[in-house]
Amino acid sequence: MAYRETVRIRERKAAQRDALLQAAEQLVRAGGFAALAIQSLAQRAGVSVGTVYRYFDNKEALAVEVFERASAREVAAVAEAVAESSSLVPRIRQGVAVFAHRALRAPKLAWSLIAEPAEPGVDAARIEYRKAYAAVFEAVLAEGVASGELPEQDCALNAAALVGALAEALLGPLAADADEQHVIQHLQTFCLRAIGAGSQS
Amino acid sequence: MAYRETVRIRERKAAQRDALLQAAEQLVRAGGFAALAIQSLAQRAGVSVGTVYRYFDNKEALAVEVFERASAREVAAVAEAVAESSSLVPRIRQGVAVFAHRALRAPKLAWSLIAEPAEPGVDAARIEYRKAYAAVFEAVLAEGVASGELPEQDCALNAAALVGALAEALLGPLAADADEQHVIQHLQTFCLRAIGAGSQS
DNA sequence: CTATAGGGTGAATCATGGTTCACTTCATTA
DNA sequence: TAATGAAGTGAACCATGATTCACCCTATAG
Repeated sequence: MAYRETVRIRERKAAQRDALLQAAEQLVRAGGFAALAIQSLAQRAGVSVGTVYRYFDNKEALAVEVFERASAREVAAVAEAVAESSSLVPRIRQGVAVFAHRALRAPKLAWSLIAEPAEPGVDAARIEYRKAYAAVFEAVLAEGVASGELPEQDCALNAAALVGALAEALLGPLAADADEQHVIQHLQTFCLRAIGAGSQS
Repeated sequence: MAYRETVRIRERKAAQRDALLQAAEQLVRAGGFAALAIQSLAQRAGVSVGTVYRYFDNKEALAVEVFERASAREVAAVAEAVAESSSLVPRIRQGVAVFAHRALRAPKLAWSLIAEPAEPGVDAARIEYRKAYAAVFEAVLAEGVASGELPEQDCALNAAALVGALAEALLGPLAADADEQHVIQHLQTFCLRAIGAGSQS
């Protein structure tokens, strides 16, 4: 034989794949998954349509990978924020603040991750994503209940409700204008009250 | 001339139009707006594709009308429930209960109304719908704040958060199984606490 | 009975966007 | 340099689903 994959090539391929994923995410950030068309992606990445298919089996596989990359980053950010402190109230405050901050910075992306329907594979990934998000809050709630800081409650249900409240308040039709600090403060209060930690600072 | 629209015909047309809208809503109830295809609609209504276009300019106009009919009914139901009582806590309880009950009865429809993206026209209508929903709650909150039953708060923001919490808890990936009474009870508590009416029964 | 306005039809057409594949170009090694 | 395996290309193809339109059929009024 007279050819074998060399390191240089392998690296170039990895870089190309990464560039495609990044370009795809930019498209999603700008217009949601609806804006993720193979043609647009190819154009933005400066390659041909066929090349995209050399790196991804089909559009769904690509979309799923874009989704998972982005959502992993988001959940990690919130989980990290929640882990920063060890007492209940600041943990919730931090979690809310980070969630809100990131959602307001990249609303289209946040909406795409949390709400926009897409290929079945992406929708499946979204379910995992939401569960992961809710799980972060649920863990905090469960600890609070166990320690007696919070009243008895259905932690899973309330965690989901918290995520929904944040999503709607931040991404819904009524979000738009308001000042970030104002929104964050009020949402923190809302969430703390909702779980029964309202009177504690 | 030798022809003019007669009453009988006018009525038949109105009935046909209505039948089409009903058939369309059934499709949406079963599979969301994604399942609302002209061919399927024509088949279900027992007419030809062309006939659909005799009654609606295009798919978007049809979809918007389906949306508005259904959403008006939903908002009216909740608004009515909220109006039944005159004191704060039962109003919220009623609103939550009716919202939850209806959402659990027809989850696909509820999801389509609140979250599923569709044609731009439908999305615009959805914004109005969500605002209308939030407005129902916002009015109750504002009264509560005015009467001193509730602490100061950003009523618009909190109303949106309430709608989001309900939607996510009821329609999100974590909803599924739980018993309706259980869910309603916990959501009532969650919502009342969130707005600062937690200690009142 | 006849002319006519308009409802009803559905195969053909159009639009969009994913997917393929025969071909070209590039990198590697004998 | 020649042979080879793989990356890159993009026009052609295909699937889906909205929309059109030339043609019927029916109800009405003279």
